[in-house]
Amino acid sequence: MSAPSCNDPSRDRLLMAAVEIFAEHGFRDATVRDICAKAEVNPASVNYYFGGKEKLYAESLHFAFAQADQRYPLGDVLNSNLSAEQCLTAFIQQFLYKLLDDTSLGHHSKLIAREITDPTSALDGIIATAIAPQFAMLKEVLPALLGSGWSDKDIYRCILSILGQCLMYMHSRSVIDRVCPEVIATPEEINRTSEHIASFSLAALRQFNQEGSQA
Amino acid sequence: MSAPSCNDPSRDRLLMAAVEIFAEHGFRDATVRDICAKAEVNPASVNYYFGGKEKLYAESLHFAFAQADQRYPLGDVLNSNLSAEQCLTAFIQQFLYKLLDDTSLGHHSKLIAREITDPTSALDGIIATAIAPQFAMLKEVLPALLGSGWSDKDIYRCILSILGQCLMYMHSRSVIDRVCPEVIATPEEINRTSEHIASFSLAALRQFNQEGSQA
Amino acid sequence: MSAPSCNDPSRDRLLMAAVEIFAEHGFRDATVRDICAKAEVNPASVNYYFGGKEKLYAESLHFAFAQADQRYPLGDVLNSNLSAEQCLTAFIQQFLYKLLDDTSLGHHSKLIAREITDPTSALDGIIATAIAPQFAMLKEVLPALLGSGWSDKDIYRCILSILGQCLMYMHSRSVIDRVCPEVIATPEEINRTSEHIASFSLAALRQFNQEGSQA
Amino acid sequence: MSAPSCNDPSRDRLLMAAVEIFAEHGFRDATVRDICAKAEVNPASVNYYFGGKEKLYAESLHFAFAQADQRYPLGDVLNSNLSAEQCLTAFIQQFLYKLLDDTSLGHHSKLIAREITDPTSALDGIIATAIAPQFAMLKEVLPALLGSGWSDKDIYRCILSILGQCLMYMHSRSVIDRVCPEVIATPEEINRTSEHIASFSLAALRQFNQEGSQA
DNA sequence: AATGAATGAGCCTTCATTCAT
DNA sequence: GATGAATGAAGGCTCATTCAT
Repeated sequence: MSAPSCNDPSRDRLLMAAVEIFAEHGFRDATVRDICAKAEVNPASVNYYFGGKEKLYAESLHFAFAQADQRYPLGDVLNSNLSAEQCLTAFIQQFLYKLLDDTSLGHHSKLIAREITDPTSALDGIIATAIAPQFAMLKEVLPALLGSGWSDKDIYRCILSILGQCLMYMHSRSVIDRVCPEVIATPEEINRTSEHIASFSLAALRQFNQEGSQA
Repeated sequence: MSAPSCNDPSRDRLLMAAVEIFAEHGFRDATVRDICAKAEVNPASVNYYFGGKEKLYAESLHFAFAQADQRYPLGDVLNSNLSAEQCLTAFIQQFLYKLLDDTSLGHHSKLIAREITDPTSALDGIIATAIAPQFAMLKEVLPALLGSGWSDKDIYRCILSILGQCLMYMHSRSVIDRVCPEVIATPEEINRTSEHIASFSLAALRQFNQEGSQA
Repeated sequence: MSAPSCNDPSRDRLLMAAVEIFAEHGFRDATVRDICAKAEVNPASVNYYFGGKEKLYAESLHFAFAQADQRYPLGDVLNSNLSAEQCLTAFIQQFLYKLLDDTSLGHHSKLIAREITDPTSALDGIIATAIAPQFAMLKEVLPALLGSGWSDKDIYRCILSILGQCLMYMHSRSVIDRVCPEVIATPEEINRTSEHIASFSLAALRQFNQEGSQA
Repeated sequence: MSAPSCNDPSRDRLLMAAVEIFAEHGFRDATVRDICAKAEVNPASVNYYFGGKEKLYAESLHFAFAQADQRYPLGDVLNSNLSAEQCLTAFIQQFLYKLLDDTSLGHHSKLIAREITDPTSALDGIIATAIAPQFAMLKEVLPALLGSGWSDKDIYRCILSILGQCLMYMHSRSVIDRVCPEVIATPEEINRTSEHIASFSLAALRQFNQEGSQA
């Protein structure tokens, strides 16, 4: 499990090619031949550098997450002096960009969507390093919006409501493309989408705050 | 494309085995031999009854949706004399049951999640017969909750917010199981979840209604 | 080994379909399903009536030869009061018609060509009943044209020279169609072809007769 | 389409085994497994070296023709200072050797006979490289023997008469073996056969020349 | 007698992996 | 260290055949 970007150019090319091919075809349908062809390396390189297709897949997953986190770091949201509402709004926007930005990050979101839908042993590592921190952050921010008296389970459900709205655009993009393609067609639409999700969620949270916990 | 439950016992066993194996391993990783072994039929039966692995997969998908629709019919929600709020609440509950009820429906939700994440040519048929009607129904119900002045695109986003919260529990179950398993562990928890999503969504919609369209 | 045309209509249809399909695709590439479909009978009929694909093939071969001999009987040539030259000319014409007449006999010639190129156990029977008599007839006619002093082997070579010219148009039709299609294109061309072969052969035999045996 | 005899021993063994097995069983009945077993290579080698059974078959055909042309080159007949009669005689002998020499060329003649009787897409290539040149050569030689006044079609028929006599011994060998095996039994007999065909053909052509064109 | 459903052996091909260089 | 040739296991599918009716 070496660093995503070491000094070996062949290894790096292999990794980037793997992210793309795995994202496009899935783990099983992707062939090491195709990956090596795209990376312009020998077909035996996968075993040489990574020790097998599966290992390469796990590394690709970490590489994709690391790339995404580097481009859209969570710290930007946390380290700023924002109100809770602004913080949540900023998080949603950044999270959505991370999920939907296909241009600068390659098709990493498809890769992640696949892994979540059809987890491998690599998922645990991904959750620990990339997903759990996001949950933790929201778990810190939400009480300020919800007021007191809410159980952890209540807060988790709210987190899932927020994340679910965002992930909808990634996991179910195939359905959206077919049923209402206008909401996802252009990259600029991402901003509108994040505004909607922020408004929707803040509206709900505010009302929850006023009504108080029903538990 | 015969009826999901015809009089042919071998065909039916094959279909049910296929739903299970495809759900567990995905289309590519599932082998015809395994499916036939589970159904206790001849390895050539898949070609005999369905004309190939791909055709069997498409039928399995339709079968899974048909089974779910039969157990939790959409008509129950529409044909009743309910207020818009009650109608949405009922829809959410039923939709969630349809997605999460693994006890009486087998592992069909994994099958559906896979197909949406990694669509095949069968998705179009599924959308037309099973998904589009649900969108249409929500598109009729929401205006009563949102008030006037909202564009179709606004309404679609609200629909996606609602469905996204529900689908979160299906698509990202692997993450939920690891990060906050308590919200999904027991079947009875499904009711609590649906209540949460209904409350969350209705709260947001009410506030949208009060604030009016910002377009 | 029943008569080619017995009273069972299913059996007859099967036989005729088999001749056509076997002729078109060869023994191995022809499927019993296709044959049964063309004959509009049950797929199990081949085994029921003939006891297997191979047996059906053997019967088809006999059927095709019988059909050809019925349409162009050898007796017509022998029983007439013709000179040796006229007899040979008539034989060549009839033989060529038998080989090339695809219209009234179905594609039986292709079937025969295949069997000769790639003999099965059925060939011995075919030779005994259909081919040997033709050799015998020529063996009787040729001495009148060649004069005396020729060994059996010499006569056989002349027979083979005559038959070879005729069979060229059957066995190598694929080549003729590509290299010089004009000599085989129309049915009327068959007459010209038979005239050529008769002239060519008689010219050679006459000269052989003048020169005498060189053995 | 690499050279018939390159430096790869496995590839060459595979090709020679393929010629033999395809000749013996035909394209469809020959199994890749059998070919690989005979060549003592891995069952996957056919796809590795040739890209599939069909491609291997096409290469085998070219290989067989190339082998035959190398052993009995057409150039030997053309480049020599022979009279037209000697030229035709030499051609017939060489052609016949090419067709019947099973001792030094393997069973390639059966392979060729099959392909001509039951052509695949490979035939066009074979005709262009191996068969058309022979036609062209005869088309140049025959006018010197026939005299003037003959149409192309007349000349083609004479060519077919000559080739037909030769090919008889290849295509119909199964019949000859059963009806008059003495004319083909021994390799030395090939010389006698070629002398017969040359005599027969030259006699006919001479007479045609004297009589003149009847067109 | 005659059928239609069902079978199982076998084929070609793909692909991740390894081994000698 | 890194490669390219070669492997063998396994998968989907076809098809002649059989069995219960």
